[in-house]
Amino acid sequence: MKKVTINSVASHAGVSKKTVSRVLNNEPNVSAATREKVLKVFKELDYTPNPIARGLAQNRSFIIGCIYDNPSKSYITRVQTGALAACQENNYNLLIHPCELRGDALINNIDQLLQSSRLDGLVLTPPFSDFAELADFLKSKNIPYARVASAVLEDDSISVRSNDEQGAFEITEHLISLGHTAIAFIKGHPDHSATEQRFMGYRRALATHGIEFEERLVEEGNFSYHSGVDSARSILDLSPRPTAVFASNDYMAAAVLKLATQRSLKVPEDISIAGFDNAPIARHIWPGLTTIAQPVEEMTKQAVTQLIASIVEPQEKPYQATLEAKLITRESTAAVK
Amino acid sequence: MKKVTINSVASHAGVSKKTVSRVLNNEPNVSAATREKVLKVFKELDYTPNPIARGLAQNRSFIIGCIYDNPSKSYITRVQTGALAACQENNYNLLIHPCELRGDALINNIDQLLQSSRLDGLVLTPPFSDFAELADFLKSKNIPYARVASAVLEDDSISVRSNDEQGAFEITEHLISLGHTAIAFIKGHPDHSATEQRFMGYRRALATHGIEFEERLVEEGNFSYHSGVDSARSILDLSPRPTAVFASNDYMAAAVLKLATQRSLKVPEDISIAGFDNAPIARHIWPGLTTIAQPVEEMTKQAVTQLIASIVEPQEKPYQATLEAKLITRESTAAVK
DNA sequence: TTTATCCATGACACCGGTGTCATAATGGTG
DNA sequence: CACCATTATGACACCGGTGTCATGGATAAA
Repeated sequence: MKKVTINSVASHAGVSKKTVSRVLNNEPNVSAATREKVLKVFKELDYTPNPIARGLAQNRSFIIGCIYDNPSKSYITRVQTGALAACQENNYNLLIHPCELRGDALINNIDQLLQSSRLDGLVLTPPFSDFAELADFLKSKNIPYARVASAVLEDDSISVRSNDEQGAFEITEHLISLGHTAIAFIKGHPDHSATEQRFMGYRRALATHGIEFEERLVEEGNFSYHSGVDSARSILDLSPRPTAVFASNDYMAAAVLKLATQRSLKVPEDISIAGFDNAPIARHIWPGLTTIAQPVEEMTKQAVTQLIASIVEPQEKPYQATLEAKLITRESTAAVK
Repeated sequence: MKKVTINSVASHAGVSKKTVSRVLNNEPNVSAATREKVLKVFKELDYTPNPIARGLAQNRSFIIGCIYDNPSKSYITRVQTGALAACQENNYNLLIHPCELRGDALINNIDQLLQSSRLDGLVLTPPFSDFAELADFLKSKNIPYARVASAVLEDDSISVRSNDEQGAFEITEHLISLGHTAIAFIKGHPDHSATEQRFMGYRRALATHGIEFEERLVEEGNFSYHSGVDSARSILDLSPRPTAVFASNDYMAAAVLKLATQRSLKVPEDISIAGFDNAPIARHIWPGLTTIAQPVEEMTKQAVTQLIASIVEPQEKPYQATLEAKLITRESTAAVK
């Protein structure tokens, strides 16, 4: 079985390879009859253009890279799902590149990646979507990129986010509406802009309802389950103990739940727990976690779609959007006793 | 800033591009002096070969595809981690391709994928690693592939697995040693060969210890959390109720735990629960799940390493290995009352 | 010293597409 | 009908590497 190339198609159709190329790319200036003839040969020979050859000629790879460093694996999975959906629609492929570096080492690593793969563009996910120096580097190299879930708005690039501040506000308000006033808060990783956003939403809700903010109720986490365990320990040791805990993501909330249960506290009777993200674990545990559902897949899909569009033809104004987050109430929150 | 290509290197070094190519690929028949000179120019010009051009010339893409359809996202994450490790060591990239199809549609989909990406090889993960027709198709197309975690041994291809049967045997024996004799079992997805393996291990342990196998204690699951909920319902409704449940993976075990807790059963006092895989959720919930740790990352890393080796130069005998699974005891299992 | 062998190197085609430009055919206008 | 603009098409170079083969000089064997 011989390989079917543009040359074999051309000779079968009795036209030049350039004409075949024109049909392939829907270029104008091909007569209807010729186009018809070539399309017929495509079918007969079951021809698919070689993306590598095309890439060489156009200096493109048809590959998008996805950069991440996130302790929440389920978040990454959702990011991938969204990115893949956009890629598949546009005949692009997705290359995944986990990366734990920061500063110069990060820049060098990404540089290396770009050298070795000739990626057409990058999707930056938190925390990389918030790094100005990385954005500057990519700009200097002229590599298109899109940022997902970043609160940094100054950078004039494609960006799709959800409203973390508002989500945090709503879930805090939900707790307040249940009568809670002593609401502990676990922060996320300081590198992520969402961390500050969620904290601000929490504080705004307290302020709106005339509840005094207390520093002692705030713990530093980093989005990992493990950090949640440490924070939970501190919080459950407080006296008086808060009646509710709002953790900046579901993994840390799950850690609070585990520790509380270990200590024979009943959730939500003795203490209410709220998370953020609506990760699978939020519904895999008992009681299920009240949380904020973020459209991670949709955010990423939009970001990648726009990224590819901007590769095909540079946009005048980069797409920027903020999607809605939504409160999901489950069994882990209840009225204060 | 001009692009640095093999031509600019050649003219700077005063040699032909072919000689540069020789140096690049560590080919013999280059004098030490020439090699030195070319290497120096590499440094000066900061040259990196263009993988696309190289791919065109050698009809290679330097990309491995990873095919999966698994309800367990954490399993996929681990597979990716292992595959990425192997790829990075060999300057390959990883393309991820989730796929929910079966039969002819599956074959067509993979065919399409191969047409459009010219992948150098595929890693098949469960359940695809068990599909003979897919393996046959890839053989006919002459596409190298490696299988991860498949119990199918007939196929003469690269395969790295862990001993599911033995793992299931050990964890069942662990329950028996705690005094349990009425041990319910939740099966996995029938498409996965691991499903049958784990079931066999369970039965072998019962037989070894003279415990009669009871059909009524077996439920059909499919590895998803949701299916675990359904199976758990049936099991907890049994009367007399079994004193232990062994679920074929941790997600289903977590579902049993959730339902049992909802029904105010105490785990492990009222009922012991065991899982399989050592997924993150096994330690994120309370009580932590007794389970079998499989070296998923390592399996995949070995598989991909061998796959790449076989692409570089065809092997006489495909690598096949079986790695050890290990019992992890946590709080979800205890002696029968 | 002559001949055969080996080594280092380069010229050139090739991989499978796309971009540029020339050219022939077609159509519209004065 | 002559002239110019437009459309359809192809020839050919090019993208940046690798494979094949020829060549000339160095080395070994006769």
